[in-house]
Amino acid sequence: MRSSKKMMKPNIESSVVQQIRLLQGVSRVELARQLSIAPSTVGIHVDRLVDQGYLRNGERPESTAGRPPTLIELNPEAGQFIGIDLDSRQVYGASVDFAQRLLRDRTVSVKSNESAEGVLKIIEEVINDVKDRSRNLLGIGIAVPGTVDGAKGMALHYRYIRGWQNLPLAERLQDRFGVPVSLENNIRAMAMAERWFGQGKTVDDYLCLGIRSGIGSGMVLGGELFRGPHNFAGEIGAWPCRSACGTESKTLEEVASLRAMLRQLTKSVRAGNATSLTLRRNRVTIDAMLAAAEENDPLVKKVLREAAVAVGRAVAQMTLLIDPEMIIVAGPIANTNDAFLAPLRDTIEHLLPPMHAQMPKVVVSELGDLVGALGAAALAVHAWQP
Amino acid sequence: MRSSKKMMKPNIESSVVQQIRLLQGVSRVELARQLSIAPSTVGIHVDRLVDQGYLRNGERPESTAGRPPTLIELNPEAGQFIGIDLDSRQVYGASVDFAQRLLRDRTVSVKSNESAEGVLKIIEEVINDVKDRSRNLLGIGIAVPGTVDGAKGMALHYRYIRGWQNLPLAERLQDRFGVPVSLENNIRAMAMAERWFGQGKTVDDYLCLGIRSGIGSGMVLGGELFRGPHNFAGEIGAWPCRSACGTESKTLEEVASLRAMLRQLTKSVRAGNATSLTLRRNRVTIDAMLAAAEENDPLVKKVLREAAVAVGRAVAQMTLLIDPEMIIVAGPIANTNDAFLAPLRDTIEHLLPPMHAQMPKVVVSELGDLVGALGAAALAVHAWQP
DNA sequence: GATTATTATTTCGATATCGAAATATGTCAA
DNA sequence: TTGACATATTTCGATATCGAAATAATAATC
Repeated sequence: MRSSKKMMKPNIESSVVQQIRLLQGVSRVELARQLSIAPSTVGIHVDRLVDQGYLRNGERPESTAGRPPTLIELNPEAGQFIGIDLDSRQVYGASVDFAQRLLRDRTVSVKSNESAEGVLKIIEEVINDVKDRSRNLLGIGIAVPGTVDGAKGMALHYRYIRGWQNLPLAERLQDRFGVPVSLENNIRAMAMAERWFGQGKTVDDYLCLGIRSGIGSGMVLGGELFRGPHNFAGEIGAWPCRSACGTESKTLEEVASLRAMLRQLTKSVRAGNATSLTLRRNRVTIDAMLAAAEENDPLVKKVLREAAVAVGRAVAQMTLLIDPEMIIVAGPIANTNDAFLAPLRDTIEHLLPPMHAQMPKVVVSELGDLVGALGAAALAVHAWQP
Repeated sequence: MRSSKKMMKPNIESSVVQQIRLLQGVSRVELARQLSIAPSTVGIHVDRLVDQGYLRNGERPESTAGRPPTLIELNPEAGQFIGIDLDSRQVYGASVDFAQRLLRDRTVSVKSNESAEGVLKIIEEVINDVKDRSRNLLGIGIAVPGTVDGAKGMALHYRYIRGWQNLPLAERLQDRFGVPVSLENNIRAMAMAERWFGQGKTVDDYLCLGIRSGIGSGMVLGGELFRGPHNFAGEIGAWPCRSACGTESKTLEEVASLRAMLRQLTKSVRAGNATSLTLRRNRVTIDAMLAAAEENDPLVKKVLREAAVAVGRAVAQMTLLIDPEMIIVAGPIANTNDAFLAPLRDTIEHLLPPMHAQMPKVVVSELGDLVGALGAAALAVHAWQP
């Protein structure tokens, strides 16, 4: 059945544009096939969208039998989308054109103990900053940490920014900039970034795993972002892990988040273990860890491996449950040159029973620091209608 | 986007009938609201379906303000669906009328070491047996153990029936009985039974947990059965569990399946632990265990509690990932009078972080032994089109 | 008892979509 | 070069759906 309330009329024109975004360079007939719609109907809408300047006819009629298809493509000039990503320390902004190519980006530091209102001001500033004056603004997406209610456009709670509670963020920005504003949790925004900009374009079921200060995940199931009925889907920070052998069980975040890894490294360095790491303000920094990993530092490799085993165990469990085609790992750890990824893959593969599960492709996000901002833009892209 | 290939045109008339099945006693306007369709359009289709004898106008115009709605209901006489469920020991069959009320059921034992062909013969016999001669047969559903390819209607593999490999089951039965045949894994069929007959009618996201010889689960997400891209979703038998303290990790099935529990009970009884249980052919039977649980036998309660803790841990993890509204537990264990359910609930609740998860309702299936057969019938109901 | 308010359903013209046939545009082989 | 063939797109009449207004049926109120 159609799932009642939630589902809104799936406007054909926006489906057409979305399909082109995913496949880029499709013919009318191919669109008709993908969307289960009559070719004549597709023709009507494509023509209209071309007239309106959103699409245009591409060049290369490739060589096969029969009349060559007219490839349709996005018109980059048709407008722009802006995405904002933030945490307690930084605000990232990016603008992309209608064909989803990056136009501008900007990163601004947030001074510690900044208030919610102060952060909002910075967000507005960054939006103005990355906005391309020559293009029509079509939508804004915001990726925020903590809990959100996307449908109402409210940021519900985030403990690391003072006063960040029940903010009607979407409404405020909508009034300010006069365009639709989409709001989402930032790990789910990352999953959207992968769908519209990254490796999730042609995969309909995948899990995006974000390992930063905390650990969270975003899911795309059947081609759509899955939020869960209470908006908690993917909040795996508290995933019970097997601790070495203690009676108390630890959570995934306590075992494998960046924070946890750095804490353990700091402890080990202080204890005088063999390593090339040095302390800075009495702590190990992320950059130091990444650099050491690059140089095969034994201590760092060991810590990364332990984290990978814990994460791998959890990922194996998730794979048993939802059977994803792909796992996309995002976060600084992506740059550790297989010190994390290899043991992760091994652990997963080792735990999956051959006949009742399929090993998912495990890859690293290629979108870099802007992944959150791009994801936010992706939200706006996804929500846009002609 | 619409998820391309998989999605077929969602025929309005079948959506209407399905919505009525879920809500029973709905007006035209309410249907229009639920399905996001114009009331006038709903009217056209309802009238047509009434003409064709599938639906009929109900009686009771309840009392509120305004013109009272005309409640639409299913016409039980419109036909029947048949569902078959099987494992290596038994074949269950059930027929239901168009309003989903049970007509007949039959259970046949399969002699051990029966061949696939023999089981097929029994299936055909049971179908003929539960078929109501006075009603038009509209569809058949088959719930089989092991791996399946529902789209192709093939039973792929099941180790406990000789020769049960790559059987084109749907095709064969379709030829034999001349109606559409739906095939599915039997735990997923149970999830469908809950959706169409049981407690999943008004819940769009839930997990159905089957604890029998093995352990498996079926998921309904966003109102639809979720199979996963490789058809492995929910195959959680191999879920890594924390074993007491050993180095090797055990699987959920090795810790909490009926088979595992009985094995452990048998061992304990032989070791002379205090219990009212007695051995039968040198083993503890399921019925003996259930009876002892009813009488608060301490050994049985302990074993059930340990299993519940293991399952609860896994369910908590699953809840973190997919955020279901409800967990439905099916299997003989459902009759153990909270000896299993209470510690299960406690374990889950204890592991869920208050701000990032919502405790799902944990209930027991009320459909009894026929749950699989009803689920199979539900598959046929779900697949049916006017 | 008549009137008003309220919700459900039907009516009916405008628009959207479909589906089959016609047309367009290429390759390939004789 | 010409004539099959294959595939893409458009044309056009039939059908489906929408949306607003009209109509129907009841409770509440005067």
